[in-house]
Amino acid sequence: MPPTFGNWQVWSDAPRFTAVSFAETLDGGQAFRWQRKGECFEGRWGRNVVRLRPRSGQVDYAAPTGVDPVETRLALKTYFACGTDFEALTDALPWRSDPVLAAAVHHFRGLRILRQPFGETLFGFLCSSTKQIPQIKAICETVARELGEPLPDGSHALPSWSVIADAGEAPLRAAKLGYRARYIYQTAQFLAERPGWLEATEAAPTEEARARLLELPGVGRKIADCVLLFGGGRLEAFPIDTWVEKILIRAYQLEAWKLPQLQDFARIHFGPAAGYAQQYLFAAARAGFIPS
DNA sequence: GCACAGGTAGATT
DNA sequence: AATCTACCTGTG
Repeated sequence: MPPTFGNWQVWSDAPRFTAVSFAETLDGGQAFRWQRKGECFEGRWGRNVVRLRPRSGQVDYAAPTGVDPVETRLALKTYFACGTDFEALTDALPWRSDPVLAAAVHHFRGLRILRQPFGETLFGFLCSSTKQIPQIKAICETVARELGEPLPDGSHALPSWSVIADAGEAPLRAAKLGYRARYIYQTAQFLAERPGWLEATEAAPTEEARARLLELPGVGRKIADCVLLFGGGRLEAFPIDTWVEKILIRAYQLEAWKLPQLQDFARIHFGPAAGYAQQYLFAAARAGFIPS
């Protein structure tokens, strides 16, 4: 039995993470296919499999045996949105006048927004409604194992939407998706009837892309914004879930405000990278920094 | 046993 | 146009 992964390589232009921001970026609810293995993380997206190991201000990576590490490094560059200057974006957030955001930014400095495959992001967040992150991850593993193509290390990719459309609702129910199974299957059918629709959605301006995503069964404002933010690189998209709603209401004293008003507040207060601010706040709330 | 969990859609007021 | 409620399943 040969080793599953090749040698560790230095990821020379890796983002500058702290241990905290590294773990929070991969395992903080943006993505659902990363597993912590001692000091390192093992993750999957598209056809890619990689192990990452944070080391004092840099990151090492290992590709599966038989996979060219150069190819893996290119995939990492896209996945971690290395063309985006998150340090500059952080500096431009209103932390100077916002002590709540300042505390979150201080603790999670180096946090990034991932650029995941658009279709997979849609799948992940269709699984997510009133589920906890460990359950969402377990569901993704089951669906990948049952319907997805094998990957170089013997694990499986998430299935394409056309495979889900052909497989029907039953395997989704079997994966414990519950009522979400119908939404996912209906979305798969919707996409199967419209070749190129998802790609056109990803390429559209944010408002139009959001309106298109809202046509999908099971996709409301929150899921649409998660797909735009974590899969479409739209840093202005500001998903409001139960956590973020509580933060905004409690920490910013917006007691009587409803969701559409909170959306307006976020856009105006946090600016063009509001979604990035949202991820700092979400992380801080989950870590117990912000009273909720 | 029961409330609650990264919501959404359809019914009811 | 707000505000309930059903929808599945796992966990504490």
